Amino acid sequence: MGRAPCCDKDGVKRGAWSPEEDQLLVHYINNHGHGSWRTLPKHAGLLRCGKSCRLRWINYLRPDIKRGPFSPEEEDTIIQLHGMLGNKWAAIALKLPGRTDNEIKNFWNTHLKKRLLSSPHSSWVHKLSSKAEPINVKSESSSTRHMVQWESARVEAEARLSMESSLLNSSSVRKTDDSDYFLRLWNSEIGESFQKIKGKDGGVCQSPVSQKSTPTKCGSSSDITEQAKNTRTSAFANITPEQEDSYRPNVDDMVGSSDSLTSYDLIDSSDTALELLLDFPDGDDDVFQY
DNA sequence: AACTTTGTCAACCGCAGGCAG
DNA sequence: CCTGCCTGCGGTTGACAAAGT
Repeated sequence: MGRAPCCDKDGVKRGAWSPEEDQLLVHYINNHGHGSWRTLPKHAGLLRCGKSCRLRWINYLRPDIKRGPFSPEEEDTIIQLHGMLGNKWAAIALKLPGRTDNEIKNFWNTHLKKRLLSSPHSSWVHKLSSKAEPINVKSESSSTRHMVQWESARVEAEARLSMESSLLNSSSVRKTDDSDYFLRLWNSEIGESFQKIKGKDGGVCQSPVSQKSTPTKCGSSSDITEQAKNTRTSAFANITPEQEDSYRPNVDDMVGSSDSLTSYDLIDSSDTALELLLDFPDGDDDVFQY
């Protein structure tokens, strides 16, 4: 069958973008939108491939890009989400408005990963995060399965955060109580949202993914969404309502789950946790009923 | 001052999935 | 259902800068 190359490599400029190219791209997208990335370079008068234009726009030229170093809160969020999702940079980026997947990926690889690997428990982390761990939850009910999956992801996150905590303490970068560090994180943002759900009357909500196809909204979901949004410090402070809309479903994503389970069956916590977050059980499961 | 090593990050590459015809 | 195209994602590379010798 064969695949057409994304662009003709001959006559296509590569490497760093010049200010003039940036200007052309921004000007074109501001006036016309990006439309088809493949045809954009031609229309914009750029000697670049569409893929390169898309990357440049998404990672650098987009108006809502947040510049500057990552805040401690953002670091916490990245560590927390990476613990649950693994290398799902795009998914993690959705929780960090203004940050790109590329930026987060770079930050993880150059900063956070090193910190974790320098921990004496690194081998343990590696084992925990290994994708080779089998999933053995087939026989469980749907709700139990989700709970087991979630708990496993949570345990992994706890392990990572635990080490992060001790490392930070030892290096005096941040003053954090060892035993409280995970709880502090867990009690903030996402964790807080979970707690609020737990405190609710056991209403179950349709997954945000499902909501895409069926616009019917679950009332409690909206409430939870609002609560979850309120827990975010300044995440939505400097973005437009449109941009916020694009992130909102992901806030919903984060709140539909549970905690407190004692089964520590190991699973592939990256993919399954993502699934869990993005497609939490609908009315069949009573996971929120305690 | 010159050279080497290390760190950072923008950009590229290839693959997978979604979608339209 | 099949095929081909397009987009998005994650891993990797390479250029540049900073730090070290």
